[in-house]
Amino acid sequence: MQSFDPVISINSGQFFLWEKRNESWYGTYGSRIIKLKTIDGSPEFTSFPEFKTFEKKIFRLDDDIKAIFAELTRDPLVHTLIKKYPGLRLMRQEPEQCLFSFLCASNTNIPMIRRMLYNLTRRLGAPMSVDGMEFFTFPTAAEISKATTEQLRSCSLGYRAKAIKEVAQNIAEGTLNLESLRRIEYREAKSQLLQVRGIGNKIADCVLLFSLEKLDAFPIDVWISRALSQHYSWLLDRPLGNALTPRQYDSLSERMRLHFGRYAGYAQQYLYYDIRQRAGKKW
DNA sequence: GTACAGGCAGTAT
DNA sequence: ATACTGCCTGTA
Repeated sequence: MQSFDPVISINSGQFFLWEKRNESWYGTYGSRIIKLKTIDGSPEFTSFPEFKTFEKKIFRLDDDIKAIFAELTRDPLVHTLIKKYPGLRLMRQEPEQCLFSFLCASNTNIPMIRRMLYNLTRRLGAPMSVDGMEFFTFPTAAEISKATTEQLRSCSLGYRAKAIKEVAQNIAEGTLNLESLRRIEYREAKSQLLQVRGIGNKIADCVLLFSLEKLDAFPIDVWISRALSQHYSWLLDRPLGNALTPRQYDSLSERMRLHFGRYAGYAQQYLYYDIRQRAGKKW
């Protein structure tokens, strides 16, 4: 099996805060700035402050990718997609940043999400100098909770500002403890997330999959919904409409989790990347 | 001008 | 249990 390609993974729409400067990629990962430089085709990783072998953590190189592929290739389409995009991997995000990222993602598009998050880092994050350039860390929940709704709105968050502030307060007060969700199973972790106002099915599943080790989570956004209509109509009892009601979301996500098994979320990433590629989406 | 873009909560039916 | 609605902002 071919090795992963970090550049494809960071450009696959799962991780928003990356930018290319002087032939290197720089990303905001919580309180750190991470860097990827490709030298003669082989990647070199550094982080500031140092964070030993961060690539292993972020690109999930600690996963047993052979076992994952063995499981996923039972599905013929995902099998072809794994061969078609050999460099693509699921990434592991920092939980708070991940949650705020997907809170920004409602009813908008990737360039806009990137702008919102970029503005948040510049207004509320801490500056850090790397390679003589200035970058900004991602603000903590405590910092976001202390910002006024107007400040948040001025980051182009729009109506999302209110929910984002409220979720940040929940975290700052300890009502919501993301780290504790790592240790419990998918269903229980999800039901805890759903109790927080502002977090619905889709955001909960994204946070669980991308940052809390729930590889069996299967988030369904409009793109995945399109992919399922195109390729898995045989698994659906009726055609998918424009929007899924919470209950429809739940039963569909559950069905796909059963179909793909314990690494369903990994399969979701290939479906997502493929349908966006075919739609000609760069971001 | 207006439709639409990686949702969610509140309210009405 | 489902349907409808409003919500910021920017681009096509």
